[in-house]
Amino acid sequence: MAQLQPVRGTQDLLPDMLRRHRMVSETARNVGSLYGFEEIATPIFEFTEVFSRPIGESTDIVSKEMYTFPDRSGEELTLRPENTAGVVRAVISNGLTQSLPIKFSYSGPMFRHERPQKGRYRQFHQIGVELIGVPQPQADIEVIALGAQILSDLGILDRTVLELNTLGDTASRVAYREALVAYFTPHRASLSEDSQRRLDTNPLRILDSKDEGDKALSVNAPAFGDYLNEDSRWFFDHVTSGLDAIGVAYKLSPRLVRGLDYYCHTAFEFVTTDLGSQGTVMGGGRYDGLMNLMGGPDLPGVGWAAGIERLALLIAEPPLSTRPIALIPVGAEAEKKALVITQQLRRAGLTIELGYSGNLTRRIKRADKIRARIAVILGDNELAKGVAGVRDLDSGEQVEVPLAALQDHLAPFR
RNA sequence: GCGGGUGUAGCUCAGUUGGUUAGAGCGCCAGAUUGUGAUUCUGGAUGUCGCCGGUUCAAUUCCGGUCACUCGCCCCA
Repeated sequence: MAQLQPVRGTQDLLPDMLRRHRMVSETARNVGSLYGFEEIATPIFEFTEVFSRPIGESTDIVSKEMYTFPDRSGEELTLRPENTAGVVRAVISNGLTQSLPIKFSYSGPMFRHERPQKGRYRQFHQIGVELIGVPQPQADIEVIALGAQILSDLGILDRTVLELNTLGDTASRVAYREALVAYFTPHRASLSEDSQRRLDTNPLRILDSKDEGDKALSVNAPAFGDYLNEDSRWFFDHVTSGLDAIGVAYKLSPRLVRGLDYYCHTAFEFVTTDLGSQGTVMGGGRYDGLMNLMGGPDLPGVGWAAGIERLALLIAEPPLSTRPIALIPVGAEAEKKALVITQQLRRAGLTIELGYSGNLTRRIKRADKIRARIAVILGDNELAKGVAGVRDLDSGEQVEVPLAALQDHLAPFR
C-alpha cells in the first residue's frame, strides 16, 4: 500500500477535489471575461533565464525552489514557479505590444520545491490575471476589483481581508531600502538569524518579522511614509480612493511586502485566517519594470495570482453533476436493444448509465448508488409490448412508456 | 531549509505495560427477495500494524534511521 506514493508535494486530484478546482478556475475565467480579460496558456517550462532574471537571484524561489534541469539537448530549463514572467515573455515573443492594453487571465500548475504543508504543495495550481500597458492607477483598481469579485462569487470574500500597501516607485523604494539597511546594520548582531539574512536579501521583510527582538528593533525603524515621493503618494491615493468609490474594503498594511523583485507601487494580498499559516489566498501588485527588464518595451503592468488549492479548501461543496438515467436491460435480447437505445439517448444529450452485468435487483441497486434519477427497465415483458418501464427512483412510481416516445419522455431529466 | 507531532482494514480510529488467532464503526460483497433500489435482518472478505535496520527467546508495541503526512518557522499563492 505504501509502496506506490506520489512524489512528495504532489497529489492526485480525485473527482470531488477536482470539481472544486474547476469551480475556482471557471469562476475566475467567467468573471475575468466580464472585465475584458481573455484566457491564455503558456508553456509549463521555459528557459531558466525567463524566471531567474525577473524574479531575482536573491529570492528563495530562484535560489532554492525552482525545478531546474538541463534537457537532452543541454538547454537549461525550469518548470514555471509562477506565471507572470511566462505571460510577459509570451507577450514579447508574439509581438502583442502593438495594441494596448493587454488583458490576460490564466489557470494552471506551478512548481516550487518547498516543504509541503496544508495549502502548500510542490505542484500547485494558480489562477491569475495580468493587465499590461496601463500606467494609471485605474488599472490597479480594476485588477483588485476583479479579484474581489471572484472571491465574492466563490462565496468567500467575507472570510478574507484585503491588505494593501504601496512599495512606491523605484526611486522611493531604493531610498527606503537604503535607509533601512543603514538603520539595522549597526544592530545586525541583535537581529534574529532570519533577519540577518533578510538584511542582505530583502530588508523590508525585517519589519514583518515574528521574532520579538526584531519587533522591538523595528519600532524605531524609519517609516516608509517619509521616503515616498510625491508621485508615489499621488498614485497610491488614487488607488485607495478608487477602491473606496467602488466599495472594495481594504486594510492598510504598511508591512506588506512582495517577495519578487519586480514589484513596485501597489502591493496587495487577500488573506484568510482559516487556513493556518498559509493564509494568503490571492496576492499581487504592480510590476512596471518587468517587461523592460525582460527585453521588451518599457510597459507597465499589474496583476495577481491566487492559489487554487487554498481557494478550493475554502469554498462550499460545488453542486454535483447531472444525475444520470440508468438503463436496465433484462435478458440477452433486451441487452442488445439497450445498447442501441443508450446510444440514441446519449446523442440526444441525456446522461445514461448502462449497467454492465447482474440481474434486475443488482442493477437497480447500483442505479440507486450512482444517484440515478430514473431507471429505464427493459425486459422481455416490456419488449413484447414495445414499451419500457420508466421508474422514478425518488418517488418509486413506475409507468410504461412506448419505446418511440422514450426520448421525449426523458427529455425533462437531461 | 529548521523544529514539533503522527503513520494499524477503502475511510475514521481503538488496541497490544513486548507474547502465539490485531479490533470497532462506516464503507464494500453476498443472502433474505432467480422482474424491482434506498430501510431492516443475516452472513462474509480485506491488513506484509508506512519502510529498513537494531535490541530481544519473542517487536505492530522499545530504540535508530528513512519515507510520507501534519503543525509552527521560513517563504509564498
